[in-house]
Amino acid sequence: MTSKRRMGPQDSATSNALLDATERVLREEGYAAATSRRIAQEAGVKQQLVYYYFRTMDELLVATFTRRTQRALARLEQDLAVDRPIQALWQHLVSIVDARLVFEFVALANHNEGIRKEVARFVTESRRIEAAAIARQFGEEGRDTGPITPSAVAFLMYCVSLLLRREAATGITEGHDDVLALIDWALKR
Amino acid sequence: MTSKRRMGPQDSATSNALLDATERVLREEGYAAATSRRIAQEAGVKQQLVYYYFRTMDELLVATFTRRTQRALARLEQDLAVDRPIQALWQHLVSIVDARLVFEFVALANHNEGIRKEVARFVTESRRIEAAAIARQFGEEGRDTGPITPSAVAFLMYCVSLLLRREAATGITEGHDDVLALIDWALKR
DNA sequence: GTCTATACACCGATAGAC
DNA sequence: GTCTATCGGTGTATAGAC
Repeated sequence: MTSKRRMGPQDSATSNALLDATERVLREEGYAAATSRRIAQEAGVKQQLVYYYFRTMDELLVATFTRRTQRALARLEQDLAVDRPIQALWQHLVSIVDARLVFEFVALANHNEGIRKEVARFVTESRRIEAAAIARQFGEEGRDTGPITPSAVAFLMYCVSLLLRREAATGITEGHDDVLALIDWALKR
Repeated sequence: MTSKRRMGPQDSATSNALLDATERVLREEGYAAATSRRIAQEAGVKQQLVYYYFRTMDELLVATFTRRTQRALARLEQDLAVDRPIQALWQHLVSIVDARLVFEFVALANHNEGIRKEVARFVTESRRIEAAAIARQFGEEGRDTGPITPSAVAFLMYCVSLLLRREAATGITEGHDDVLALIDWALKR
């Protein structure tokens, strides 16, 4: 039952332009707008060309996610290879992570099995890298942090940075100053 | 330029059935599936009837959000009117808030101005209620919490509970045990 | 209050020519 | 590698009968 359609190479200028276009449409207009026609228009090609490079729209969405997360993991490891990784992680989270795109993909994961698996894999992998970097700093400073484990800190930093940015973009500021002051205080410990 | 279509009452059995159906579709299938046909089918009525009760699909979406959040605010105030509101708030957050629906609405808020405003209003109002309840308990216990202000605690409890539930539903568990242990420890202070 | 009929645009996807 | 042509289905929304 497989289609007889010809398929193009996985890494070409046009296919990358389609992945770029998909990211832009997801971020600016949401996943409901991520249609083959809209994305093709955004990339400056004909709608049918999308199906030369990707078998289905689903495959294009998953490819967009994996390309971005592979780059993100490399960038994360690079950013954490410094003296004080905990402070570097906070900087990374608030300046590199795109909260709009994250929410779009997480909402997609609610009802798209392919995206769900990739999101789970990426978050798990990121958190391990982050926890390892935090553990390194805890070890060097040689203090007993009790229930404040590296994994718990990784989770907290991730979720606070994500929600802070998402809420700010939504026009919510209630409590943000207080949380930022608390983070600042905690990072100086 | 306004339409001459007749409109039905704002609060009837059928309009409420449509709001219920919209919630179910949003939760189970995502906002892209929240179409007039799909929602009408879910409510057991004809597609065109949606437009008797709601001017546009956008209006139906906003109405679904406001009905739910008005009920949620009432429930929140009720749940916090107890002896130890901080512990009660945590219970409320992990058992009442529907993380799937929250993410769907927040993703919608990314690119829907009507939803964005309502989300901002609701989160701000909730946080004020929560911070007031936390401040009450802090006051009774008469301790100096330093940078750990009521507003900061309200934000932290909200974002941790939301992400914990969302990640668990996505199949992510990395760091969850540690965070739950930390919360448990913090709630006992 | 609910029905039928209908408009018109857009959707994913395929086939085959150039 | 990109084009034209095309399919059946679904989207929002309106008008008017029952």
